[in-house]
Amino acid sequence: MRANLAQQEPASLKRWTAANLYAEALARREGGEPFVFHDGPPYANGSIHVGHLLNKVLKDLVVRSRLLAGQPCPFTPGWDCHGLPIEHRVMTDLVESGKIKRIAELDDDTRRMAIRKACRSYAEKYVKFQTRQMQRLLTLADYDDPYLTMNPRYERAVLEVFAEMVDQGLVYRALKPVHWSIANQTALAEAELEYEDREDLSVYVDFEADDAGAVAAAFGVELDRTPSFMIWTTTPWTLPANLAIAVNERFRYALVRVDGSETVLAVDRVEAVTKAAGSTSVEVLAEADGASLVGLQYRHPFCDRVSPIVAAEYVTLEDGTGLVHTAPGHGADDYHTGKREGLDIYCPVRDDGTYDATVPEWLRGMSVWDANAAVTEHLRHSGHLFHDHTFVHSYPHDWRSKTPVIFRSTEQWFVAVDAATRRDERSLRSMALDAANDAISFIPQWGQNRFRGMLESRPDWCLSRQRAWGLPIPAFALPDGGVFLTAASVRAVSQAVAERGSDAWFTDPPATLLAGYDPGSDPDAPADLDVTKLTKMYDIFDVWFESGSSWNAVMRERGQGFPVDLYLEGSDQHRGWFQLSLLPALGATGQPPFRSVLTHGFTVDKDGRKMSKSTGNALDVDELLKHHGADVCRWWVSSIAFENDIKMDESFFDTAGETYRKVRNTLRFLLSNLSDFDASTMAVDLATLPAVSLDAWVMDVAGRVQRDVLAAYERYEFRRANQLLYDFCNETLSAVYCAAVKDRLYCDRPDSPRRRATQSVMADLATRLSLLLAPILPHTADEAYRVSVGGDDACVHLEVITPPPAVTADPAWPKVMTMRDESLKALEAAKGRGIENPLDAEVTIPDPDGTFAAFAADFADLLGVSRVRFDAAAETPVVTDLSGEPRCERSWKRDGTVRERGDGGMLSDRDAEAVGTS
RNA sequence: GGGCUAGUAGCUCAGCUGGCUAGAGCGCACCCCUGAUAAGGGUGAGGUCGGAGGUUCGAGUCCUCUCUGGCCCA
Repeated sequence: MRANLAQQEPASLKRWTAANLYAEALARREGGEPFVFHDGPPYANGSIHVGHLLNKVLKDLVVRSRLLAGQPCPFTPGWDCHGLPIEHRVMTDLVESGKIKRIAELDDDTRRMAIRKACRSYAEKYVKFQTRQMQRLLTLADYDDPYLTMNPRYERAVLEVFAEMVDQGLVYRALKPVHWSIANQTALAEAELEYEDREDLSVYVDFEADDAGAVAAAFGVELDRTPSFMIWTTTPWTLPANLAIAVNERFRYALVRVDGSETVLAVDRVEAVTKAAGSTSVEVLAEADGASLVGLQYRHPFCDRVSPIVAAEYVTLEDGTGLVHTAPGHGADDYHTGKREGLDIYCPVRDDGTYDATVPEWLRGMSVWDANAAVTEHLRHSGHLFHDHTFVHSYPHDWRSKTPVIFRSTEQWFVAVDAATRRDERSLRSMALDAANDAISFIPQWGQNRFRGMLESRPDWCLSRQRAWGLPIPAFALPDGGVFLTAASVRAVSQAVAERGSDAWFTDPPATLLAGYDPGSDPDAPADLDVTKLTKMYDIFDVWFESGSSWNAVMRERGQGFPVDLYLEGSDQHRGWFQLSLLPALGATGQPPFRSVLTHGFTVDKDGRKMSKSTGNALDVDELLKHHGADVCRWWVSSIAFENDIKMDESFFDTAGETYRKVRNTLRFLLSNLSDFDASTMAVDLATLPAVSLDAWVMDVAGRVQRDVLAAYERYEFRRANQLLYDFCNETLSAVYCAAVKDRLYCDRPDSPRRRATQSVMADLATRLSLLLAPILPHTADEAYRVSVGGDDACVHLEVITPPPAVTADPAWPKVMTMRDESLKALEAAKGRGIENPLDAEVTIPDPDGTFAAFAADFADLLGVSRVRFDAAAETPVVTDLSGEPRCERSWKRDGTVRERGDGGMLSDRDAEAVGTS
């Protein structure tokens, strides 16, 4: 029997939608202990991929298993709508359609609005598209009212969080090197970078000393010629911004005569560097401590200036020369060194990646990528280039444009990670580490270490982006060039945004945006503020700040609870959404937003390689659903160890489909034998089942399985639940119980007490199994449940599981099952003697203490044989051939009572009674 | 290069704080059933636990190194 899931599931979906299942299911659990669960927003772009399938199904397993246990578990799905991926696509479309020309002619606000409008409709389109795909996975969520980060209500709540952080003194603006995308002309966050191999030029450059005598003195030698300091860099284009050379005070440096000229480099690097350059003569003239070099000066090889040698701990001997080229405008370490030494944070590179007018004539206007070669050639001609070679290294790229990024200092907004909060002087970093240590539980456990490590090393958060599609950072420029942004002004703007959305920033003048602002009651207001003299600034928020505020914009805004019980995402979100939700929540409220964090791994192909469109090893979700159906896909998800890499292959779904069908067939068997059974009038009280009966045994097992499955669900051990349910269907039911009770179901008089008792058990099992399977197989479980209880309005997802009936099986059952195994082996062996059909056999059961005789009523059925005997003297089960005895033509048994009956048939006593003959 | 993580029968996975001949399901082989039948049942053959070294009376299970992957970073 085929399940035809691809055809049948949409019908279930339609039925649930018509019945308003999401709301009804919650209403039915009113009063239960709520489970607070929060959806992390996928990006509203493109079709969902297998990662979404995995993530959304796991989340749905949580939602539905909580519902099963009677806990209301509201689940609001969300989408990340702002940001570069969409803006990038929209801009590309505008260029390709030629519309960009008309838009470019508009004034700034109007142009930005035109782009934003296109971005919004793009996001809306994909929210709808993905909603349908997620619903097709049979996930239960509030799809009628999702959260979208571009909605005014959401945006207002983000600004509230921001205002709180401003209030806490955590937000600042500074000139700082950031990852800069030239292609998109914006700063980028760590999460927006991806590392790819790139070939670059690596150069060793001699910087001439300014005072030869001072260098000679430092090394305690006499010199006729001016020596140089040799630096190494892989970014020649940053050399125009060189303002210092860093050495490590603890290292030894050598004054070396190489091929006739004198230069300085670390003692431990002399051999490697000169060898790499193929130098023919190398002579170490003297050595000195790094500390004695600090304070010496050198002349820039092509810019007219003299700069100092400074000390820095990060200088290592692993590569380079032990002297580090320092450009405070182009590197994080360089920036800190520059700050400490009072150097300029000098960045001669403009937004578009070309040099400004402060560099030498021959570089002005040149792209930094062209400059690598130009600078190198210039150095070669001027005699400053010691050595150069190309090499391949992993280099950060803009995740959207796939182009290499540069490090470039610009004015940006930051969240300070180490600054003291006004609340209690504690920094975000220390609060976050404490929370990770004590307050948050991690599933799997190792997530804690990983999370902590990432917190320890993270730099300040660069919040601003120079784009149009996002939530504006509500900052204003003052007439004197200063910047105006206070907690109160942000709150005032948030009012305007709540009413008109973030578009208001582009359509309204400052005075309107600040209509709710009262400088008089704002202690941070600049003196003599005149709102009519303000101009708007146009940075937008990093989208991570928006999604990182969802605990406020969704969970608090909608009254669903805070802190949240569980965040569940891929392990990449340790640095992403988890960390970037934790920081704003700690800043704004002092509390972590979640109590526990569950991560799953990434899907890889069957050989363990990452999946990507380019290598063609990615599976398509729509295809999987079409070929296998959602229930099979969900069955697969529930069967995997999700903590690490998840191997995925089309064939795994075939396998999942087979095990799924086993479960489905078991349910079908139970249900098909209940067609003449009406539980309301025929059911026997399960508490009265004899402890030695097979019925009592199966109910006892079912009770344990139920408890174990529910416990597994509660601990997110879906794999264990899947295993327990499968084993129960496959072993307990299909192989043992159903096989054993077939005879009574088919051959007993329909209303015999034995048959009705078994049907009572089967009815309970069918219903119970439907409920336990409901979180994993929403369609199949509901289909079975509806047959089981009857009625068009029935729906398994409305029901809460009840404790299993108190049925205790006889303690000797395990021994009986062991004896069954031994007997089956004996029967297998008997095949060699020609007894091929168990119904042709009798088994003599060794029963020294009379234990097994108590189970006489069901023992033969348990083995599938015609009859058993118990023998205190026997050692092992003995199979006897009964093929000489008459066979009941109705039940095919040779139980010793078979004889010709009044109607002429050969029947056993039981069968004769059942058909009413004698 | 760093942090975290994984590598157990053909496949998917169990094997807690080290201790009997390393388990399960699927698949496979052989057999039975033909009143769950594009079903059902039984029996059985497959691993020395990625590799090397070490600690220990004893290691898949602890340590070191190494190989091959994954995530995040540099």
